[in-house]
Amino acid sequence: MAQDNTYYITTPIYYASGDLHIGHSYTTLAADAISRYKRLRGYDVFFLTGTDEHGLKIQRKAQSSGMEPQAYVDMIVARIKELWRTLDISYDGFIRTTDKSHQETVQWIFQKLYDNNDIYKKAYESWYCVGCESFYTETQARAFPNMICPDHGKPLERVQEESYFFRLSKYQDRLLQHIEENPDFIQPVSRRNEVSQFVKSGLEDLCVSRTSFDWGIKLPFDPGSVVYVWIDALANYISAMGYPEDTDNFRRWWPADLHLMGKEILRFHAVIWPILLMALDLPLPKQIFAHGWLNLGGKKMSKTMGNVVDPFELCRKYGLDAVRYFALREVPFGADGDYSEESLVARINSDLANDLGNLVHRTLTMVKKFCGAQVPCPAGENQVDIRFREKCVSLKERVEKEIDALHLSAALEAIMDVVGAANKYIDEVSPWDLAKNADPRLGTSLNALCECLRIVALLLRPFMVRTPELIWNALGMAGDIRSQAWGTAGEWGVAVPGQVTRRGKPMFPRIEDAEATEVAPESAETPKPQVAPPGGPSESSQSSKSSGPTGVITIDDFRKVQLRVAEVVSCSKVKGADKLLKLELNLGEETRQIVAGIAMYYAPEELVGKEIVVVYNLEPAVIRGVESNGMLLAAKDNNGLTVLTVDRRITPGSRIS
RNA sequence: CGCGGGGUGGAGCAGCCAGGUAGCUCGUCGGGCUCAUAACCCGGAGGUCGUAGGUUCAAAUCCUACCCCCGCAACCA
Repeated sequence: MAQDNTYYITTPIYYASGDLHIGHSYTTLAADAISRYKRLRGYDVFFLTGTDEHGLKIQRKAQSSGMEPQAYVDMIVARIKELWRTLDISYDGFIRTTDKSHQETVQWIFQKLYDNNDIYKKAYESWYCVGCESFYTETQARAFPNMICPDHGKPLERVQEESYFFRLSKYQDRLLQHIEENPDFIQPVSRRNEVSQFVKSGLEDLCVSRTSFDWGIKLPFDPGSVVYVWIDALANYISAMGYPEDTDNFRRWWPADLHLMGKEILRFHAVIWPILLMALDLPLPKQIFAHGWLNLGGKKMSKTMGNVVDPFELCRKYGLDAVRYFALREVPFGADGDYSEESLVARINSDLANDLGNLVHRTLTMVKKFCGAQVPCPAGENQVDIRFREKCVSLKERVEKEIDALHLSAALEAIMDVVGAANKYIDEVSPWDLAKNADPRLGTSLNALCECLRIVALLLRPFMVRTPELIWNALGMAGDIRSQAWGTAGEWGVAVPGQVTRRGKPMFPRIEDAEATEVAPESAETPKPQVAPPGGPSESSQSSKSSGPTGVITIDDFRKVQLRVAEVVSCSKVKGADKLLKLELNLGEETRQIVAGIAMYYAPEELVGKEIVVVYNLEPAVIRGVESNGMLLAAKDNNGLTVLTVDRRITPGSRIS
C-alpha cells in the first residue's frame, strides 16, 4: 500500500503519431496544477506522463516518412518534451512504451495472465483483405461498399484467425461492485453512471493480440503476435513504478491517487484497466477522473482557415501564464466547452489585465506615491477593513477545498473573487483621500492590499509559474517565493512594514484586437519563431507578448508550403462517401491521386481538364480508405465553394509562388 | 430507430436530479472615482427559459411528442 504522504498522479500516455494539440496540453496542465498544489501541501508527489509508441498507425506514418519506427517516435517524443518544457510541466517521470523495462513488464504481465488462464487462445472469424494484408472487424467490413476493399477493389475474405482473449467477462461483477461501493472511484458522477451502465450491459472478452502489424511488444509465448495497444499502454502506470521487479518503489507509490484523462478514453481506464489490475491481484487506483474538452477553435481545421491551435504558438503570442490561466479557468471540471482565441483574449483582458494586473499596478503606485515605496504600518481597522482582511485570510481554505475536489476553475474563481474584492476595497477606502488628510488608516488600507497580493501570489503558484514570483518580488518580500510555506497564505501581517516595493511595468498588458496591433509600428521586428528558452521555460511570457499582429507569418513560413499547378486528368466519386471526390492529377513529370471533400459542389466531369492549385508537399493521408497525396485549394462562402484555377493555361506541375 | 452533448436577456454559460423571487461572466447604457492598463466601483435596460401538449395550487425544472444545432462513429488533408 502506498505511503500516506505520497501522491501519485498520471496523465494518459499520448500517442506518438504526430504533434500534440491543445487537448493534450489541457490534461497535462491540469495534472501539473494538481501536482504543484500537492507538493506545496507537503506531499511527496510523483507526476507521471509519457508516450504510447506502438501500433499500426505509427508504423505506417514512419514508413511514409521514410523512417524507422523507432527513429520516428524519437523525433515525436523530442517535440512532445519540448512542448512540456514550454508549458513548464513539472513531471517527475516520463515513460515511453518503447522503454526496455516497460516492454519487459508488459511481457511479464501477459505471461502471468496467460498462466492464470485469464488470457486464452481462441479461433475467431473476421474479414481479411489480401491487398492490405490486414483484418477487419464485422463493423469495419460492413462499412465498405459491398464488402469490397476500397483500397484494392478486392472482395474481403472470410478468414479464421487465432487470437488471444482477455477474460473481461469474468471480472464484470467484481468491477461493478467496486464502482458502486466507491463513489469516488470514477468522477465526475455523470461519467461514473455512464461506465456502470456500460458494464451492466455486459462485457465481452477482449482480443488482446494482433498479427496485422509488428511494431509492438511481442507475445512472450507467440512472437508472431504483438500485444494489443491498450494492454501495452495501460500497463505504463505500473511499469513506470518498477512493477514487478522493484517492489520497494512500487509499493511506495501504488495504488495511484489519480488517473487524469479526457473523457474519450475513460472507458479503457475505467473498465479494462481495473480488470487488468484485478487479474494481477493488485489494488485499484483511488480515483479516475475524466475531464471535458477544451475545444479551442480546433474543430474547424479546414483548409480555408489557418486556425489550427498550436500550443507553442499560443504561448508565444499570449504568454505562458495567460495560457495556463485560461486553460484551467475556462472549463469547469466536467463539461466541454467551445472556446475561441477570442474568448481567450477576453479572459486575459478582463481577469488578468483589468483585474489582477491592474490591481497590482495601482496598489504599488499608491504605495510609491503615498508611502515612499515602502510597505506602510497598519493602524486601526474599521468594519470595511476587517471584512476585507477576513476575506483574504479565508481564501486559502476556499482554494484548498476546491482543488481537493479537483474543481480547478472554481479555485481560480475564488482567487479572482478576492482580487475583485480588493479592487472594490480600494474604491470604498479611497486611499488618495486618506493621503490628503494624513489619515493613519492610509497605512491600514495599503498594508492590507499588500497582504492581499501576497496571499494571492502564494495561492496562484499551482496554476501560474511566473506571475506569483513577479508579484512577490514587486512587493519587496524577502526570500524566494518558491521556498515559502503554503500555510503562510492563511496568515496576515507577514509583509514587513518598511520593506521596499518595486513597481514594474503592468504584468498583463491588455491585448488589443488584430488591426490595432497591426498599426503599432514599434513591434515590427520579425517575431522570433522560437518559444521559451529551453533552460528556463518560465522566462518566456510576460515581456514580449505584444509580438506580431495575429496570424502574421514570415516569407519563410510561406515557403514551407509548396504550391503547384495540376491538371485534372480524371475524377470520380469516392464510393460510399457523399462528400468526397477522387482526382487523378497530372503534375508534369508525375501523376498523383488526391481526395477532396467537394462532391457536394462539383460533379466529377466538371473538373476534368481544369488546371487547379494543389499543396504539393502535404503529408499523405488515407481518407475513407482512399489515398490522398496533396490537397487542392478552394474558397468557400455561404453560396458554395469554388476551386482555384489559373488565369491562363500553363504547364502542369509549374511551381506557384 | 447508431452513440453522446445541447437549445435560458446581444454573446458565452449556471439553475433542472430533490418544482415555488430566473443567477453569473462579457457586452451595452447611465453615474461615480482619479491610485491604475480607456482601467476600477455603483446602478439601469434587456429574457414568450426551442415548439406543442400534459401533470400540479404552482413548471426553465417532472411526463409525452416534435423541431433545431453540435461532436463522434464515417466523409479532415
